[in-house]
Amino acid sequence: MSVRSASVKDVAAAAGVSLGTVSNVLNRPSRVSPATRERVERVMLELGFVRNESARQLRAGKSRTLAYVMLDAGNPFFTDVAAGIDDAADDAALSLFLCNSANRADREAAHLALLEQQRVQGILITPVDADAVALDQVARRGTPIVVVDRTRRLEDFCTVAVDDVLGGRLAVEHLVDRGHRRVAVVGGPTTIGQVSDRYAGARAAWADAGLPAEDLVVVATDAMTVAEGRSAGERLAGMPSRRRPTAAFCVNDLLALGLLQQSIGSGRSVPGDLAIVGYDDIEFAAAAAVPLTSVRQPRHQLGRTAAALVLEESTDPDHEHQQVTFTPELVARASTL
Amino acid sequence: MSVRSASVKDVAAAAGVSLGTVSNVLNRPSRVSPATRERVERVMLELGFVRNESARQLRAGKSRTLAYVMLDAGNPFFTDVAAGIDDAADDAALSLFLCNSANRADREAAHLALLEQQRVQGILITPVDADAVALDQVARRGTPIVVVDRTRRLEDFCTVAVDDVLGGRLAVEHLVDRGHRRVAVVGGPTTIGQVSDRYAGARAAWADAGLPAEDLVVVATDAMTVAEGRSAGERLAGMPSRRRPTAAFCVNDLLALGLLQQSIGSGRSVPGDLAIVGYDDIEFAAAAAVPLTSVRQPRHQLGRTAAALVLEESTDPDHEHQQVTFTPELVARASTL
DNA sequence: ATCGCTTTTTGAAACCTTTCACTGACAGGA
DNA sequence: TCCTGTCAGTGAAAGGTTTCAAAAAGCGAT
Repeated sequence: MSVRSASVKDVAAAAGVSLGTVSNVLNRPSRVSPATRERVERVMLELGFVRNESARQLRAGKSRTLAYVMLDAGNPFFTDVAAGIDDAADDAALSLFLCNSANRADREAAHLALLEQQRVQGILITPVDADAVALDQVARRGTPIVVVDRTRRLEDFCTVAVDDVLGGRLAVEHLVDRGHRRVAVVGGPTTIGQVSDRYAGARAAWADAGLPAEDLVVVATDAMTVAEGRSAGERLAGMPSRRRPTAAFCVNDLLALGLLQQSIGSGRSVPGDLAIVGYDDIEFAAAAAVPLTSVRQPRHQLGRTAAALVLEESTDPDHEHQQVTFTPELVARASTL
Repeated sequence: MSVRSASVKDVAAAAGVSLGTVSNVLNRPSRVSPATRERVERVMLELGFVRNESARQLRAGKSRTLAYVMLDAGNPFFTDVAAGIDDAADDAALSLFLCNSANRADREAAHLALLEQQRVQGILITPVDADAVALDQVARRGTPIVVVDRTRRLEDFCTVAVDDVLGGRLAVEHLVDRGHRRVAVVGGPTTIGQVSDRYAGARAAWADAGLPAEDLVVVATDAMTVAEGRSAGERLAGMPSRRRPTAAFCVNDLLALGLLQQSIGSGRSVPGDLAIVGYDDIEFAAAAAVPLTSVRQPRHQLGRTAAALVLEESTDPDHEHQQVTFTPELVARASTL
C-alpha cells in the first residue's frame, strides 16, 4: 500500500537515532549496542523498510551479483552448467542472474550492456560468437568475464572448456571398436568452434584406425536441435544401402535424439541398423527409449569452476587469466551395444 | 584498464559542455543540437563511458528490468514459459533476469528479497509454496507480482494458469475412449496444487464414464522427475497382471518419459502393453522414441500473458487483479494409439 | 573530580545520475 | 525597434545509502 517505501532516514527518525546508526545496524551490527540495535530492527519491521540496492551500490561501489549469459536456456546442457554456477554463487553468498541470449548476437549484446551498467561483480558467458569484440571491451573496462564452454584464441580471458577434440576422438574410437567401418558425423554449423573441434577429433581417430577418409561421412546440419536431427535421419535413410553408414556420431544429444526418433519411427532398429553416439549426456539421453551412448562433459563442474574463476578475478588484484580444460568421458549405453 | 569508469562529469568536462547536456544526449537526444550531440557521443566512446545504472535508477526511480523466479530451471516446461516472458519483455524494451529457486523455499526467499531491493519493475514467479506469506508482503510494499502456473486462493495477485482439472479430464477421457478400463494415475506429491487438480479432473472423468473408482489406481511419486517415473514403472510392473493397469496418466512429461523408458527397457510394448499419457508436451515428448501423447499447455502464451499483466500492473494506477486461465489441449501421439 | 581508555553514536560528505526551472541567443512579426 | 516564441544549453537540487573522522558517553582507576 505504502506508495513509497521507507528510507533509512525514516527509520532513523522513528527510532530516534542518527542515519549512521541505522546503517551500522545494517552493515556492522556488532558496533551497535544490543538495545539500540533491537529497537532499530523493530522499527524497520514496522515500517516495512527495504534497503534500496541502487543507493547501496552507488555508494559502496560493489554489487553482490553474478550473471550468466547463456546461449540457449532450452538446452539442458546449459541449465546444468547454470546449476553448477549457482552452487558456487550460493557458497559465496552471491546471487546469480541468468540471461538467455537464445543464440542471438543482438540479445547477447543488450544483456552485456545492461549487466555492465549494473556493475555486476562478474559475468560468465557462453558467447554466440567467441570472437565478438564487445566482450573485449567490457573486460577491458574492468568487469571480470569468464568464457564458458568456448575457447578463445586470445588469452585475455579466463576460459573453462572441455577438450572437444578428445571428445570427438572418444566417440569415433568407440564406434570403430564396435566394428563400424562406415560412420556418419552429424552436426553443424562448423563455424561453431565446438563443432569443428569434435569433427577434428573424429577425423583424427578415424585416420589413426587406418580407415579411408571417405568412409567418414559428414552430414551437415543448420543447427543443433531435435528437428535437425530428424532431418539428418531422413537424409541418412535416403542413401543407397551400400554407402549408408552403420553408425552416427552426433555432435550433441538433441541431434542424437532427433536422429534416434526418426530412425525408430521409420522402422530401423537402434543399434541394429544404426548405432548412435551423442554428446553432452543430458538427462534425457539416458532416459531415451533406447538409452543413448554419449560423451559426457562435467557440466556441473564446468559451472562451478567458471564461477570460482570469476570470483577470483574480481577479488584478487594480481589475478592471472587461466584456461581450464576438462576431460570428457564416454558413457556407453544401449544405442551402441 | 581504467580503474574507475568515466562518469557524466568526466564526459561533460572533456566535451566542454554541462552535465545536463550530457544527460540530455543520453535521455532526450532530440533536445540537443546535432553538433554537440555528436561531439558528446564521440567523447563517450573515447572515454569508455558506461552509464551507472544504480545512479540512474536511484534518481529516476524506475528500473528497466523484469524478473522471473522459476521453480526448476531444468524442466523444459519452465524454460519455455520463460521464453514467452522474454518475448514480451523484449517488445517492451525491458530486460529479463531469470532466477532459479530449484524447488527450495530458502532460495526463493533470497531471490525475492534481492529483487525487491533492486526495485525491479515487476516479478513473475512460480512459487514453491503458493501460499507463502513472503509473496504477500512484497506485493503489499508495492512490487507488482504475477503468479505463474499456480492458482492462489486469495485474489490479491494477478494469476496466469492453465485449467488443470480440465487437463486431467482430457487425459483420462482420451484413455477411456481408447477402451482402457483400468488406468494408473502417476504423480505427486499431492501437496502441489497442480497435481491434485489433475487428479481431480481424472477422477471426475472416470466417474462420468461410469467406471468404478477402484479401477483408477493412484501411483504416488515423491517428485516429478524422470527417475521417479522409472520407479513408478517398476511398481506397475510388479502388480499382478489381472490388477495391472493397461494405461497410465502421468501428471508431467518427465514422469511419463521415465515410465516409457522403464516399460520399453523391461520388454513391455508401448502402447500395446501400456498406453501412456503425459502432461506439458515438452519438446522431448514428441521426440521420444515412442512419441508421447500429452496434454499441451500453452506455455509460451502463459509467459507472454504473465508479462503483459505485470507490465499493466506496474504502469496502470487503477489496475485490477485478474485471474487468467488457459485451456489445455490433448495432443494424441503413438503412445496411446 | 579527573584522567585515559573503550565503546557507541553522530553528522556531513560522497557516490552518479536525472530533472527542472532558468538564461541566452536568435528569428520572425508587428 | 520591441515583443514573442523557440531552441540550446546550464546549474543546482535531489534521490538513499555508506563511510569516516570526530564527538559523546561510559567506565574503571587514580
